[in-house]
Amino acid sequence: MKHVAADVEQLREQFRVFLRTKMYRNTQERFRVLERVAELDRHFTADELYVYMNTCGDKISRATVYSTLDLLTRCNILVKHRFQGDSATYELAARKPNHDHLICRDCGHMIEFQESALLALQDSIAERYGMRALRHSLQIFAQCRDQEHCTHRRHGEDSTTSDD
Amino acid sequence: MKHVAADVEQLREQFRVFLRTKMYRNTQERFRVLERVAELDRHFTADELYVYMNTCGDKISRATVYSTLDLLTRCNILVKHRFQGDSATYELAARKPNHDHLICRDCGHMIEFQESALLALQDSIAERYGMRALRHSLQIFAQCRDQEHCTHRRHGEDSTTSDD
DNA sequence: GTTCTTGCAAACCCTTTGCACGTCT
DNA sequence: AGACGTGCAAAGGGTTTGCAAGAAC
Repeated sequence: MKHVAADVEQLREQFRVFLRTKMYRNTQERFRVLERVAELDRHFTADELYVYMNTCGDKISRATVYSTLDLLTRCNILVKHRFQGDSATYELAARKPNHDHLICRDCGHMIEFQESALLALQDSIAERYGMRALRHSLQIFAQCRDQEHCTHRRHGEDSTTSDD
Repeated sequence: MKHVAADVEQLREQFRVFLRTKMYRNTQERFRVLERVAELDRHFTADELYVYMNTCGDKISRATVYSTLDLLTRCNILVKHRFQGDSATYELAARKPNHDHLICRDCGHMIEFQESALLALQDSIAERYGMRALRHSLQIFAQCRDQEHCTHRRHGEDSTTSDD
């Protein structure tokens, strides 16, 4: 599932154009973050990336990681999610286009799904209010029908406090 | 748009049953929070409620506000959202059932919409993965077609850092 | 050489927690 | 009386910021 070199070069170019347009500088740190991020075929948090990079030999500060993740999100290379109550998670926008998330209320397991009908729906809803849809974020909270497969069940929780 | 007394009494009963079931106590503070919350026909944050109550003459601590909002969410009287990067917002679940949010990327204006097709869609998607849908959260990020009406435009921002 | 970026640690915001006191049962 | 809830302030976790040193232009 690793991305091939061509993809990374394309992302580098996209980032270069963005930085040039915004008059931001081409620093080694920014491109090193892009490099590592492109290797991750999954959701990750800023801190996970910080730890990962410093383990891989890329010495970099938390401040730079956060700031670069913000740049990468602003130029659409990354998508930022804010599931549950914890920290923000990021993922490559090109990883799996237009997918949404189905989350088990009991074990927290997350399934990524693609549903083409949602694109048409987001457009028609925005249209209804005189707007032009750019993107959407949908999470469906559900329960495993087969409770046996729900291994990480939480203690005696009720309806759940999890949120958008 | 204020809720009538009957609604509030129903909520009180719902809360009473929940507390009894869970062996939690019926305290004045908890019911005072419910009272105030029932007056608000909009989204609010924990801190807004804290300030509001202490302005209205209800002396109450932040800790109690947070803890009671959690109880009210757990018994489905409130729904908790986590839009953007800021703090969590709450609203009465009975206020406007099954609505989702259309958010202007430029001015942040939020439109609440109801789209019945989403219920069927959430169910069919969950079904596809052997799960039973409980609820969903959808935000559509869009742009005003008529930029004139977009009064609170942000400075030179790009694609946006806002998230789920 | 000037301006922007980095790194560090401290500050920040929202939320949770520890503890002593008060309240519910 | 005993257990639980409240209030306060302090701690906590994730993220941002101020400032001096360093890199980009």
